[in-house]
Amino acid sequence: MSRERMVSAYEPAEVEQRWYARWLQDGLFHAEPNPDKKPFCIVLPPPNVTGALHMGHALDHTLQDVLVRRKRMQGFEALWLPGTDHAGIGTEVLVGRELLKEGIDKQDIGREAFLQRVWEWKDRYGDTIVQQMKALGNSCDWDRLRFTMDEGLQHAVRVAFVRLYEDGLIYRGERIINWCPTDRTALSDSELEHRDVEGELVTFRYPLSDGSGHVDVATTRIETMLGDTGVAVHPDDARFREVVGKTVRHPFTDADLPVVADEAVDPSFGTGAVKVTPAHDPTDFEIAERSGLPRINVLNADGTISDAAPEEFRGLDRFEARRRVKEVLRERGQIVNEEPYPHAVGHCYRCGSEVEPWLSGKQWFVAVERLTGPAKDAAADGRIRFFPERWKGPYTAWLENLRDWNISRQLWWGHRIPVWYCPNGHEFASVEDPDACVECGSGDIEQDPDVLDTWFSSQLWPFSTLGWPERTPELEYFYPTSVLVTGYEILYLWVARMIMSGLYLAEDIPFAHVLIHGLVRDERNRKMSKSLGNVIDPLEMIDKYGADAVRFSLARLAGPEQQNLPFGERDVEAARHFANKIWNAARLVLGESGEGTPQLPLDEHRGPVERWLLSRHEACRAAVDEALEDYRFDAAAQTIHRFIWSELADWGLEMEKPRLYEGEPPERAAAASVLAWVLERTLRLLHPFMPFVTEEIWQRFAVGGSIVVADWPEPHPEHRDEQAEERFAFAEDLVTAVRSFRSGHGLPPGAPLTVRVRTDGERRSVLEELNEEIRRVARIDDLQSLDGPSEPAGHARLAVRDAEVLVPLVGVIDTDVECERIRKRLEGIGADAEKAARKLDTPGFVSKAPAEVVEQQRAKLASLEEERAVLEAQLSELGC
RNA sequence: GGGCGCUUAGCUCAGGGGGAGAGCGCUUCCUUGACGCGGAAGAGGUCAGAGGUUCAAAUCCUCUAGCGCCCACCA
Repeated sequence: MSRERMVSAYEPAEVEQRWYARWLQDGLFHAEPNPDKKPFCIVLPPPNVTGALHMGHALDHTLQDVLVRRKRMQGFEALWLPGTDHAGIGTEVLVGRELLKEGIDKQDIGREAFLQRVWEWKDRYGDTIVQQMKALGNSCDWDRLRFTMDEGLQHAVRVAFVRLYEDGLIYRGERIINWCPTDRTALSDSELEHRDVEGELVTFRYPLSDGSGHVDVATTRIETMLGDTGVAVHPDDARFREVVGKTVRHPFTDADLPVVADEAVDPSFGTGAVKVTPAHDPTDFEIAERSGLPRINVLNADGTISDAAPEEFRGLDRFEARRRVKEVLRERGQIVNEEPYPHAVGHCYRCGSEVEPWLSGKQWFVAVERLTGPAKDAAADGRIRFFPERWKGPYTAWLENLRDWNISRQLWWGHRIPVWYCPNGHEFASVEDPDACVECGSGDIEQDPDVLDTWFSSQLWPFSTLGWPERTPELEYFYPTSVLVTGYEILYLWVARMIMSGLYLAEDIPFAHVLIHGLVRDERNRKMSKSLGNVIDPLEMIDKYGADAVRFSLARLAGPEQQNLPFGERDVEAARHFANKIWNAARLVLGESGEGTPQLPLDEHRGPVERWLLSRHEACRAAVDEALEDYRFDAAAQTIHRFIWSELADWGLEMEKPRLYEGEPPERAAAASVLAWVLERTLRLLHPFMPFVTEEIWQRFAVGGSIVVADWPEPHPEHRDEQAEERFAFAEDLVTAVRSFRSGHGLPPGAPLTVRVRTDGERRSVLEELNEEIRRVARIDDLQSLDGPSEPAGHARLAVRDAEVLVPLVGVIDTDVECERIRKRLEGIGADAEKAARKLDTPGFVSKAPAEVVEQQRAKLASLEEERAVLEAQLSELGC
């Protein structure tokens, strides 16, 4: 492509579409087991099928793409395996709601018809997110796109279930589970969100049946007293010694409820006695088991009061019942105390409803006892590392306190539990759909109606997507995967379970590193939410500013320590400016260097600016590599940004212009090729972050192929050149001092300026070597070094790194301004010098501090004194 | 009730024992032959507070205050 077509503003839209299509066409993202290369694999945390890309995805995907693209360039066989999740509850609720809009209740059309609707829905919207991921530039291997309900994964889920079942790690049991009355399904402990609610602690009175007194109990859910079957106290509690063994009378049913003793009761809480509602509280359930109390389930699945309760309350919603029961008890004079009581209550992570601890009948559980130990060990012995490492503690603690995992859901959309029952009471699990009972041969078998928790299939993701349970070449080659990238909100829900199941079923860790990033928030650091109206749509940002800009602005925020990532449109805008900056720097460089593969000129042909630039570029490359090894995307992005903008463009290009425009042909060629060489390598460094603009420019070097599969820049430690950097820094400081002087006096940029510098030999040679460059960027007409102690009368004196810079004053400046400037500077010098002197005087400093530090302090003091002398001479000369 | 993290420029944050930094915002100047999606020069901070360790503390330790997050079956 010729440079005539490089117009001055970079327009991403067309470029991005063109290159993405091309990359797909050339199969650059496809990975295959390859014995000649080392594997690198990331499995994408599968977004929900019904979902649309939001900022959280955009961040998550950008980080993964940066890692994958870099590894691919480093010569790894890099696989980024994409897919989507069926998201049981979320999707079922969504489709159910759509049906309701058509006036259809899912119960009326039945399971099969409903599922058909969900599949239609999935087929219609299921690839929305895939299209959006492509717009972001994600380099996934789309040939390997998976879905948690596709055939292979259905099989994997069945095999996993049956193996766990046969090993005794999956069982069916009846106990209190978390019930969402809105979604009408059980939830695991991890699917609850604890939120504080303004509750009320109500104490009410149970009279003893024999009339000899009463027992007071406190509760926040007084409606559950409808299902009370006893009262419990601590066995050692002397206050209740007399009443244990007696009964209290239920005010509505007149039933006699035993007072029992149980260790689970905390005597110091409330009255020391607790009502026992076995069907609605896990602790009460256990107390009832121990004491043989009956269970009365007073709630229906939808959260209304059931027919097991006294008639006057039946059918009331649970919250309405809470008010009614209290009212009636109050009328009867049995309320002893009411007080506000803020406390944490579990809420459904999908719909936000208050979750009820409820006895729902038999549920399926995974026994975790044998799974948690190995999962803990994997983190403890470093086979799995967390970034940041502080997540290891919470992970371990979670495993230590883990209770059995309820995996059955009372839904239709999901993996049906592969267990069948026959009329003769047999129960068996099977990978294939059976025709008859395996025990008695009865053909009259029925499958369990429930489906599995979505996370049951998700936990298999790192290996099920690679072909497990078959020992496929992919599984052998890519498993364990390299790194899992996700937000901390699913650390327990998903990450920990992948580790447990991976170790048990696939017999190895699922991934070596877990990278946990923060949450994208709005620019004021508030959560993005529809109700706040502060949601930023990544697609809108891509349309407006380009995918590169979106990616870069996100990567720039993401360090492993950040929990919150404040993000605003202005960040994307800034990133677009950056893309434009690169584009224009490239226009300059390419315009001078021509096309073709850049070749570095021999060392002796490199000028001082080129040596400086090569040295700075190597420093940048090293810093980027180091940052990315530690997943410090923020540091890596900022390093490249600073190098390109401040070093390459602001100084490098500006200082090279004399050689480029007016140099002798060999110098010109040398300058142009160093610039091209540095630019080309910098594009490769930046490519994982901004794949499109880098490809578009990189193509003009006619290296051949695509930057997607170009080599990652190799180290060139020999380019580090401290002397060149030191010399350049002097030139930089000199330029800045002169510019500042000019600006401070309001001198027009074009005003002629003569500058004389009195300094040592090394710096004099810098003045000679970079004379033209310094004059150009500082707009100096005449720049020379000064010999001997000549009379500086009539000059302004600037101190630059121990050099004395003289600028003629005559008719040039405002004396008052200059005096003020000098006075201000002298104040600063005074303060600094005093500080340095005091430090040197402090007892112990010279003897205890490292010689280097002492020397540094002395040099600083000397330099300040020198500058002070220069400025004081100036001050008296000006007569102010 | 436990645990973790944060408090540095107007905003968002980096730094991590020896000269207070970046981006954005702000002020002033500049159509210099890549870029006004640009360039240059500036203003702006007792690094939350108190104590301690040290020759030296924004940095390490202790405590205090405020904020945030995670975990938890005290009804």
